[in-house]
Parts: sequence; C-alpha cells; structure tokens
Amino acid sequence: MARPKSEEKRDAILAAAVQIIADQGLGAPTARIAGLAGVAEGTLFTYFATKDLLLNQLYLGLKAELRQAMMATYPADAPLRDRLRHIWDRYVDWGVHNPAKRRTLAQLIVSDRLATETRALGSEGFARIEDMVREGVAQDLMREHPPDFAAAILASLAETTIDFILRRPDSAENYRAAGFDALWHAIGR
Amino acid sequence: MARPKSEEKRDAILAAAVQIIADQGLGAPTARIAGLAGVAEGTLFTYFATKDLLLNQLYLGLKAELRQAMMATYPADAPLRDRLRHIWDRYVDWGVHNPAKRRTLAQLIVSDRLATETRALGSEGFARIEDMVREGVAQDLMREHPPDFAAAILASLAETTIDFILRRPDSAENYRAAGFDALWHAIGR
Amino acid sequence: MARPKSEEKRDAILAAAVQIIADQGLGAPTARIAGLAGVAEGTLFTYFATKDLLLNQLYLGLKAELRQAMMATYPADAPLRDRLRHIWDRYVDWGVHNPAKRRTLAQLIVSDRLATETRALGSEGFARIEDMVREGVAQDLMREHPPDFAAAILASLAETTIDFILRRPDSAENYRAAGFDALWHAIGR
Amino acid sequence: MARPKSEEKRDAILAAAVQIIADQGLGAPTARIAGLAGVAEGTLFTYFATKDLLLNQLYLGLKAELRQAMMATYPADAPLRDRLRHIWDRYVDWGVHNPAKRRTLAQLIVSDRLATETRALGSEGFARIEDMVREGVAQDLMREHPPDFAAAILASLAETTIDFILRRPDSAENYRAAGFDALWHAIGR
DNA sequence: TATGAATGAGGATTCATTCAT
DNA sequence: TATGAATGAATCCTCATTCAT
Repeated sequence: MARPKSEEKRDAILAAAVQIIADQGLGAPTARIAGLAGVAEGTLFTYFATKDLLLNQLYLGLKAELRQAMMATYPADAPLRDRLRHIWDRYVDWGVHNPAKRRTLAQLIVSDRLATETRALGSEGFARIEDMVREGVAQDLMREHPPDFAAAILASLAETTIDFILRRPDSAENYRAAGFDALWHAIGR
Repeated sequence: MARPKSEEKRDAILAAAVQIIADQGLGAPTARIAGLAGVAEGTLFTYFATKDLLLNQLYLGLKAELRQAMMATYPADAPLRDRLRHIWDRYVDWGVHNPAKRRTLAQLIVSDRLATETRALGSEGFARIEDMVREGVAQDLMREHPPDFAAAILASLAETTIDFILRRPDSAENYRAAGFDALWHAIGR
Repeated sequence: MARPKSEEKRDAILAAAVQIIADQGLGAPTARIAGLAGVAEGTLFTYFATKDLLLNQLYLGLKAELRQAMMATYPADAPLRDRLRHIWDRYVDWGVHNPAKRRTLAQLIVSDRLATETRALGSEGFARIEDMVREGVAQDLMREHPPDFAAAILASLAETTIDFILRRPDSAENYRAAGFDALWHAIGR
Repeated sequence: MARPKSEEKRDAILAAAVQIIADQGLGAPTARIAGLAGVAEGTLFTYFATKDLLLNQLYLGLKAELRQAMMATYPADAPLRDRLRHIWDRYVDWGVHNPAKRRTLAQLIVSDRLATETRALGSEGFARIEDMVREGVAQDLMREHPPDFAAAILASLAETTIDFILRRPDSAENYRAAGFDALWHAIGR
C-alpha cells in the first residue's frame, strides 16, 4: 500500500500557492490555488486541512528551500571569507531567480497567520551562519556581535541587495559585490 | 456649510486602522476600524471612499511620520557621523516606540494594495540621507556606494536592529549601538 | 410672506429625477438627483419628505403634462374623427419628443411604488376620450366598446407607434398615420 | 463528478424570482429569492453568477415560455383568421393565468438591466406572426402594415385586454372577443 | 481519494434619511 | 430654509469549508 495522497499533487498545490499569493496576496482564494494546481477545490483540503495549515507548510517549505540553496556545494574547507561569500551569493541568487517565492515568503513573514511554532522552526538552520560568526570572532576576523544578530544582518543586507538587483538587473554583479562588501565590513573587522 | 468634515475623525480612523491592522492584518474589516474609531460604519467611507484609498493614505501618513521623526532636531551643523547617528537613533526609536505603526507599515509595503504612485510618493524624502552619503563620499569618509543603496542599507539595518530590541528590550542600548556600528562600517570607510 | 420653498427648486428636482431615472432606473440614488438639480442632498427632502413621495409626485406631474399636451388647442367643434386624430397626434408627438419623461413614466407605472390613490388620480382626465367614444357610438361611428377599453386601446396603440418612430425616425409620419389608421379601424366602424 | 448542478434547483430559483420580483420589484434581495427557492444565499450564485445574469436568464425564460404557450397546438392548416385567433387566445390566456410572470416580465422590459443581446434574443420568434401578416397581405385579407408593426400591435392590444380581464374577470370572455375584434379590424381589411 | 455543489457567515459598499451647523 | 456629514440597515457577492456522489 503505497502512499495514497500523491506527493505530486501536494507539490502542485504548494507551487500554485506560491504563484497566486505572489500576485494576489494571502487573501487569494483557495479555489484559485486549487485551480492553478489542477485539482478540485475540495481536493486541496485533503492535503491541507486548513488554509492556515497550507500557509504554514508553505512557509516551512520555502524556508527549507532557501536553506538548501544556501548550503548547496558549501565549501566546508575554504577560508571563512570565502565560505561567507558562498552563502551570500547563494542567498542573493536564490532571491533573484525566485521572485515569486520570495514575495510570497515576505507576505507570510509579516502576516499573522504563522503559528509561533512555525516561525521558530523556520528560523532554525541558520545555525551554520552563526557558527561562522563565532569562528570569525575567535579568529579575530570579526567584530563581536551576537551571532544571531550577525546572521540577521546578513539576511537583511541580502534582501536589500536582491531588491536592487531586481530593479536594475544590469548592475546585478555590482550590487552583489557591493552588498557583500557592506556585509563584510559591517560584521567583519 | 453644514458640519465640516472633521480632521479629528479622519485621524481617529487612521489611528484605529493602525491598531486593527497591526493585529489582524490588512484583511481586517472596515467595520472594526470604524468601531474602534468611534464612528459609524458608513462614516468611514465619507472620509475614505474605499478601503484601498484608506490603506494608501495610511501608508503615506506613516511614512511621513517616520520621516518627521527622523528629521526632528536634526543637527545640521554637526559632523557627518553625528548627523548619521542622529537619524539612526530617531529611526530606531520610532520603530521601538511605535510597534503597531511599524507592523502596519510592514504589511502595507509587502501588500499589493499600494498604488505605484503611492509607493513612489512614500519613498521620496529620504533624500537627506542620500545627500549625506554623497557628502561622505566626497569627504572620503564613506565608501562609494550608490546613494540610494546606502540609504536602503540604513533602513534595513535599522529594521533588523528594531526587531532585536523589541525581542530583548533589556539590551536595547547595546543593539542600537551595535547596529550603528555595523552601519558605519558597512557604508563608511 | 411669500412661499419660502421655491417652486423653482421643486421643479428642478423633478426635472432632474426624470433624467436620472430615465437612464438609471428607479433605484437611482436621491443624492444623484439632488446633484443634477443643483441642490444639496438634504434639501431634496424638504421638498419631498420621502423618495416614494417624490416618485408619486413625479408620476402625477408627468401624467398631467401628457394630458395637457393632448388637450392643447383641442378643436372642440371639429368632426369626431378629426378630434380623435388631434389627440392621437399630440399623444404620439409628446412621446416622441420626451423620451426621458416617457421612459420614466413607464418605470413608474410598472413599479410597486405608486400608491393606489396616486394611480387612480393619474388615470383620471382621460374622460374626454371616453366621452368621444360614447359620442361615436351614439352616432354609429364606432363599434360598441366599453369607453375605458377604447381609451386604453388608444393609449396602447400610441405607445407602440411611438416605439417604432423612435426606432426609425425617418418613417415617423408613416407610423403615425398607420397607427391612427389601425386605431380608427380598431374602435371605429 | 460530485453532485451535478441540478436543473431542479435552477428552476426553483427562477420560479422564486418570478414571485418575489412580481411583488417587490427588481430591487428585491437575492437572499429573499434564494430563501423562497429553498436554497442557501450562496447557492443562488452557483447557478447565476450575478443578479443581472439571473435577471437576463429570467427574461429569456419567460419570453420562451410565452412563445411556447402561443404556439402550442397551433392549427397550421386552419384559415388565417382562426390561426390568428388561436395565437391571440393563447397569449391572452397565458397573461391572465400567469399574472406574476407577466408582471415580472413587464418590470424587466422597462428596466435597464437587460443586455442588448438579451433583448434581441427575446424578440426573436415572433416571426410566425409576421409571416401571418405577410400571408394576409398577400391574400388581400390585411391592410399593408410593416409585419413587425402588426405583430407589435397584436402584443399591445393583447396586453391591454389582459389588463382589463384581470380587473374584471367576470367579463373575461367579452374582453377577449372585443380585443380580438379590435385587432382584426386594426390590421385586417 | 477526488470532485465540485452547497452552505452561510462575513465583508465592502450604498443609500435614504436625520440632524448639527 | 439650505447644507452635507453622520448614520446603520440593507445588499450583493465572496470564500473557507463541508458533504453527497
């Protein structure tokens, strides 16, 4: 007895949700999401009992995806600055190449529909960055910031950088480098 | 000329909207806003023909308020770093002391309910910061970033800082200083 | 102490009502009527305590106007057929030249907003036609129809004639003549 | 395929609309219509996306019904006068026996809620009458009227006749005969 | 499990009427 | 009397969710 609820359909719903929410906001009807996903209105609810549940799963999924993108081909043995740059580039690139996902994520984050627990789960896994900060501080490469604060700075500078790249794609490389430069000075020594 | 439209009522509606939206999101019923404002459901619509119009006005109002807060008692003759610090402190303080307004602003910004024109109007007036950046670059105090990029970095670091202060109010002073430190290094030389 | 409520304003409101109702139906807002009449929303209600009252007055006014139009320069001494033709022509012409009034009247007649009494008042004054029918029967010029039935036939054929003239104004004269011909045969001998 | 949309429910809604509109006008709430039809408020909108759509369908349905009534048991081989009389009687009877439908139809016709296309569709199918007129003219039985004008005369005289019968049901037979007599002379020779 | 019709609470907006000015 | 802001009931329609098929 294989899994009866097809993984495929679940994914289709999630993917549809990203598109729809990106351009109609969280108020978008579940019916529209189902439609784009190619399933019936009611079917959506066999995969996600509730719209809120769908939204929470969506958030978690997107966060996980971003995390994976950041960590893919992570050069564990490279020098600190290179590893940081690796993460930075991955973050920025993911954002630049997935504007709908990013927009949806933004809506979810400021919304009141994420359970506290969900939010907590989503924030995990940036531990690697925090480790790097601790390492940097120990090696005297970085100024002494609380590690989570430094990680948050990385994220916020990356977001700003992505915004500018999306607005002026021609200067993408400039902004990506300038952003990293700002980051390195902001938290480095 | 009958009863003139009262500035007071308009403000009450806007103030109510801030509270309600901060904790129920943009989907909050206009009826609830009117209720909190102490006016009839219909009255809201004599002041704002449409919920979207209300939202756009609200955005503009909050942006203006933040701008004023930042520029109040601006020490025009102080050294660059002090002027930047002044703006930084005002920004952070405003955010810390007006969490509902800030939350509402955040919702509005990621929403799809702001007219393009509104968004443009709202972004104006951060020119002062950009001027400072130009000045800093000229004086060789700052690294050469596009001025609007530097201004955006200020805003994003301030937001991050506010987040941390709200989460750990006891360390407010530390975060405010650390945040500025990060900013100064990020864009300074 | 002359009359304080200006007759002029009253008429302006009634005239505005005709236009507005003709193209937006009876559901048109009183505010819009007031606007077109050039008076304030509230002023309308000092002239007509209620929208229903306004509608009833409007009906009565239009009916009276049509009646007067029909009877103007009535050739009391002409032969029966000529007198009937006179009324016919006046009726048709009034309808053709006052399409908005006619449309409004039509809406009022089928609506449920006319008081029974109003409707009764409106129907009066077609007595002249009924007299003509009696006279015609007596003179053996007309077939024996109930006089009010004959009058109603006149009205309904006139309405139909007006409809066709409005749709094909080039053939106005043809239709007016053909319509009268039909009427004369319908009720005449 | 889940529950299919039931023809029954659709008809119930249409039937309810007739009753409600007949006595409360086109302004009658959809909720009341749904209520009388025995379905939920929302259900009405799965059958008719819009109140205007419902109204247009209603008009078309009633027109079709009237047309069918007129043509049922049409004696295609009878003499012209008998065929005309057949249509006349059917028309009048339908009106007399379906006062609510007739009242609703009247409201719809003068309203501004029928699409131009709807109105066009509704007028089709009175072609049979026009054919009869052509035939009558050819046989020298009728005076030369434009066929559509003659058809309109039939309708308007029938309506007038129905009005009188409804007001004085005791004389139904007289009016029906007198009305046809008027019609026959109006358009016949 | 998949479907989509059925449900009815809820929401933005309208509008006749009232009332402070 | 004239004005137009204030009122809140009423209206059309939406939408998450349920349920018969």
